[in-house]
Amino acid sequence: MEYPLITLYESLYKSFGPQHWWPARTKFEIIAGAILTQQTTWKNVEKAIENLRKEHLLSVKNLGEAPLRKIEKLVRPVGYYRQKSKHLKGVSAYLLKHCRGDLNKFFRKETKTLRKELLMLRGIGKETADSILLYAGEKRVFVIDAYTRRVLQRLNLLVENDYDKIRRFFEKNLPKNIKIYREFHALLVKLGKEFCKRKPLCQSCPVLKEGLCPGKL
DNA sequence: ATCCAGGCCG
DNA sequence: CGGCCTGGAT
Repeated sequence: MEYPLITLYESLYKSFGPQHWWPARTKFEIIAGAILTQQTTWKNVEKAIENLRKEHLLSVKNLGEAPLRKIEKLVRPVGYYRQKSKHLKGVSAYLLKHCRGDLNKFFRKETKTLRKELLMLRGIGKETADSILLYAGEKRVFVIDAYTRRVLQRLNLLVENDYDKIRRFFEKNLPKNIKIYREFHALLVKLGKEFCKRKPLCQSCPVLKEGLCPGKL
């Protein structure tokens, strides 16, 4: 197979269809969601986002200036809520200071620059930074998460388990198209969540049926 | 009564 | 590496 990633993408899209990922109203909501969703389920994130929305805290300025205790109470359902509250507030305060909360202006910079900038903030690691760049910044970077690594490993496509190497592997072997990056990442999450779990459900897995995966052992 | 989820920090 | 933490599934 010459282009295993493209083949996989087409197979997943055929099986699952478009995922309509990251239904957020604003860029800031995507940033907040990206931090909140670390190591938890999206279901819990939705509760936290709605709590923040009710208190009108889904803006750079309001969240950056909100009392930490108040944020903590609202985002509790996501877990690690004290750390995440601190991170949310810190990131907001940073954005307020550096672009007055104007995210369009913030994202106007070069991708590489933005990535470094985001990675300096506490609470934003590589995956979160790339999620923010791809979904809020509309930058063409591929997001690597635990699901992606696991799927790749089982397909025998994981040569090195280094974040940036895996990312470049995707970026080199796919059409340079933001929409495809978004859709593919979302499809991998769907696959990981429903079939390629810790204990995989190979029997019913569409990727196995397509002959793209060797299956268990 | 565990186990795990769309990680990150020190 | 351990610690951070809630909610749902097993």
